[in-house]
Amino acid sequence: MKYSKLFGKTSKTDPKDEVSVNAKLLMRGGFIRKEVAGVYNFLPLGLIVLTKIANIVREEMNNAGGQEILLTALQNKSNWQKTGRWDSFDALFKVESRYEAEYALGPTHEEVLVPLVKQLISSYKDLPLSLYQIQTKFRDEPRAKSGILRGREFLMKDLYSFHSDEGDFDKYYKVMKKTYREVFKRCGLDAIETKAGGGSFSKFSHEYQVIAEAGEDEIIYCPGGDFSENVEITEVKEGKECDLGHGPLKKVKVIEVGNIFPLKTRFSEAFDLTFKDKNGKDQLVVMGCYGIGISRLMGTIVEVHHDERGIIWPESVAPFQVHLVGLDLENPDVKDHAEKVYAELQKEKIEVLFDDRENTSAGEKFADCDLIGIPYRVVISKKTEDKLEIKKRSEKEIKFITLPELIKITASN
RNA sequence: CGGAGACUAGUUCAUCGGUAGAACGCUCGCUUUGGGAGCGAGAAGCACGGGGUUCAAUUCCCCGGUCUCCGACCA
Repeated sequence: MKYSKLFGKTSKTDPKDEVSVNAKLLMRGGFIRKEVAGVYNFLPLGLIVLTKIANIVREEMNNAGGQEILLTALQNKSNWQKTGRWDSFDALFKVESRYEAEYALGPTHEEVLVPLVKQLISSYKDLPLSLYQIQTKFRDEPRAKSGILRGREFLMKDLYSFHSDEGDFDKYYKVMKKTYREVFKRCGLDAIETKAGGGSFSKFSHEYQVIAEAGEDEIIYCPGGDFSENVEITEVKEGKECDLGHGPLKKVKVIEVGNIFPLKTRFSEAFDLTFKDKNGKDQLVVMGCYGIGISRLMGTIVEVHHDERGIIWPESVAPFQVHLVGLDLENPDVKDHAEKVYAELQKEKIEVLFDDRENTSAGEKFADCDLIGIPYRVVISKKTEDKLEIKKRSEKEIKFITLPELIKITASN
């Protein structure tokens, strides 16, 4: 990608009114633009990052046996009435058609998926079953806030599992715990598995919490990693000594990036989702639900990985691996060299953003590198001659290397 | 849904009763080139909408809208 053609501009000034780091940096860097409160457009850079995160999630869900589907955003009112949530789900968007039909705008998909599954499974042989989607969700939040951390429209992965009994569910719940830990690790986040309340469905759930000032939740946890509970439910106090000798428990603000919980038979009952067991008897299906806010995850990564100059993307989700900066491009030899390196990197399938702007100062280009946050900055100028100057976004050190060396360093990602 | 603040050029802001100004960005020319460069010229605004008060309203008052923040809420 050539910077001169990229749709989206960087900005020197912070957007008015925005306070959250993710909103400021993502807007200034040309990743997103706000449409209305809590609703954002994704520009090319932003969509690349969002897609990379979604693909990590997708891979891990597939590894855990999930099958990807795509459910509807416009949903059947009568199914929401059947579960009682047409009236009780506060954040439910309701839309009316010209013909006076009413629909729910999907905030979650039990009401769509359970009736669908009912049509297609009937035997214990069909279970267990694990289905997921990555889709835009709508929630009529009383207050959208903190950039893309809490929006009214957001991208979410929701997986639903279906089991013949509690024991089978428990086994899968453990698989998903491991899967979730892997997802967040791959996204460069240290997510703390936290015990939380189960809402109206069950006694407990597990949340994946990332320590950050911008967080809305609070947890009490052991830095040694063997205990964490949401303050909403915990009976343990901050400062209590960890039973395993890891020192005092801490209370911190956190962002909830994922949540897994047992649904038991709450929705199976509502829609009479049953299967025939080995004895030919009808049994209710036991369900679990597992969510990850993809766009919130993107915002969380920015909240955690940035400095005063801009974003520092983990390599796994960075929009490009290499930010190739051409200086002195008015000089034909330098320009020729830069274009060749750009072509060569593309040939090697290394993701590269080439700042090919002429008559733009070095300072402006470097400032853009720091703001956008691509892992490797590679400079070609009349000073670098036939070498390449490389600097990692996360480090200060500058090195001079050759093109084959650059390819070797970046191709492994 | 309560409370507070804001709304003027693409963006960030100034003007605070007398029909609008800067910086950045953008266009053109020249000059520059290692941390958001310099000079010159130019384009760009129904001052969120609607009512009042006034000879005169972007400015004061009222109603509405939108955005942000603080709370409440968050299956």
